[in-house]
Amino acid sequence: MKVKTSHTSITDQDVYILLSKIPPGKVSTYGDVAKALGHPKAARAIGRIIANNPNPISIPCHRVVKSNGEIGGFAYGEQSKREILEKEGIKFQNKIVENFEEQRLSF
DNA sequence: GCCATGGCTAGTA
DNA sequence: GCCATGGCTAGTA
Repeated sequence: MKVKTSHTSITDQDVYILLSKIPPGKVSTYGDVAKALGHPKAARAIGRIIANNPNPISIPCHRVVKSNGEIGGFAYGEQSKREILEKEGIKFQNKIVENFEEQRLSF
């Protein structure tokens, strides 16, 4: 018989639903998403899940950046990620999101 | 055993 | 720059 475990895995759906709540002009971080799902240490796992994103069209995976405001990865290259974010109103100073803490969404 | 991360320490300037 | 973390995948038996 199976005993209840409290260390539930994060599902792809959990992540995608959360991502869909980030509005244009805002960003979140891998770690913040992890925390919002109750797994404060799972930042890297979140990165992996996002990398598998089956539907980059409707899921705004480009709005997730690193915890220090650096761009983070993107299937079509960091440059492209940056351009999309700039179109949405995010600015950068060298490699960092300008005013990072202000643009950072809290769930 | 990899990795679209993150937090913390050592060691240089 | 090191290493813990968590979900995944390739590759062996």
